[in-house]
Amino acid sequence: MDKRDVLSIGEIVERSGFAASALRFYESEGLIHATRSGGGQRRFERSVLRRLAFIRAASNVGLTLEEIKDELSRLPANRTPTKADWHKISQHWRGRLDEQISALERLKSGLESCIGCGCLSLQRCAFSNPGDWVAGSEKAPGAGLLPDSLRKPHPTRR
Amino acid sequence: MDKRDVLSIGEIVERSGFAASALRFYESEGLIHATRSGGGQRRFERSVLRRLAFIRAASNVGLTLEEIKDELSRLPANRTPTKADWHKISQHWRGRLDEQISALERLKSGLESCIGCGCLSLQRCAFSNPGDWVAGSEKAPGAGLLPDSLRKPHPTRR
DNA sequence: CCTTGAACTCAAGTTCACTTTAACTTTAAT
DNA sequence: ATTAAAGTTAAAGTGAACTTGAGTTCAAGG
Repeated sequence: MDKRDVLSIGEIVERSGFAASALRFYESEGLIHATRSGGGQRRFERSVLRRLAFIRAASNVGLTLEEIKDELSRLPANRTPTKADWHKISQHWRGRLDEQISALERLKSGLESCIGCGCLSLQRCAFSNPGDWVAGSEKAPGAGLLPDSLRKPHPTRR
Repeated sequence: MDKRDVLSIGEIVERSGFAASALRFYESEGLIHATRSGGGQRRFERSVLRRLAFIRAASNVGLTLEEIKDELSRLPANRTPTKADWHKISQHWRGRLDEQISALERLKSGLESCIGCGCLSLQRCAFSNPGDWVAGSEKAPGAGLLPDSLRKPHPTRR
């Protein structure tokens, strides 16, 4: 009944900090949804602000838009998401966060014992040896050190 | 005097895990150096393995190749780098690591208090509000939450 | 000598996450 | 009614970090 429960793109820009172009892009990619005014302009529900907050946070943690889209697709399409809905989703990528933190901590202690000592050996140093590509062995000895999200970060800085 | 102190690109591929194309790219960008055989094939010194280890580690931490190149340019051009040389360099981007870790930890605690509660408010939630773009205020209240390196990660995954 | 596999070059292509541009149209305020 | 600000589209552009492709040459073994 409140007449201000739809927002123009400009208002979303203001409140979310995303550029209008990014919002249009997200809509085209299906990450957010908009209805249209008589003249064809986008009208957003307030709930997209929460989605956008999630998008920002998730992308800060290193998820790709594809992944974020997958996560968001778990939200109910018809009803407004509840706390519980969001909670469930955030649980899902929380592991990622923990992974990243501990990966960085391993990196840090590796830094102390390894770069610190000047060795930085490719064959033996777990720190610079995060993958499964180590010479001569099928399964790398130091494998799994870094989660994929850290093995290769992703796109353009703005 | 050891006759095996130069390595072919294939040997470097094996020992470093980088694709040959990446190695050629890095050479063209000046991140690593190679001499040439009589027939024009690349011959790498063993020390490039260490450089490559550094490149991988640094890029895992989110440095761009440009930045990595800058760091590497601090290494002595003429003599083989010593422990001390590497140590000095690693010090320089260690702060980055600490920054990233604490940013992720702030994110995590934000996650607990904020997504956990279902609010995820764009205006008030420091977690999803890492920037300086908050509506209505010149200087954001929750500014500086994330270092640039986490605000926007960078390029293509492989 | 001949073959095979590894390496070469150079331009063009790819992916991601957007942004920019150009040419209009809609909306809101005066 | 006018007009400036805000919005629209499709398509092209950007930058980082590589990869791919096509066609050629090198190096080592038989």
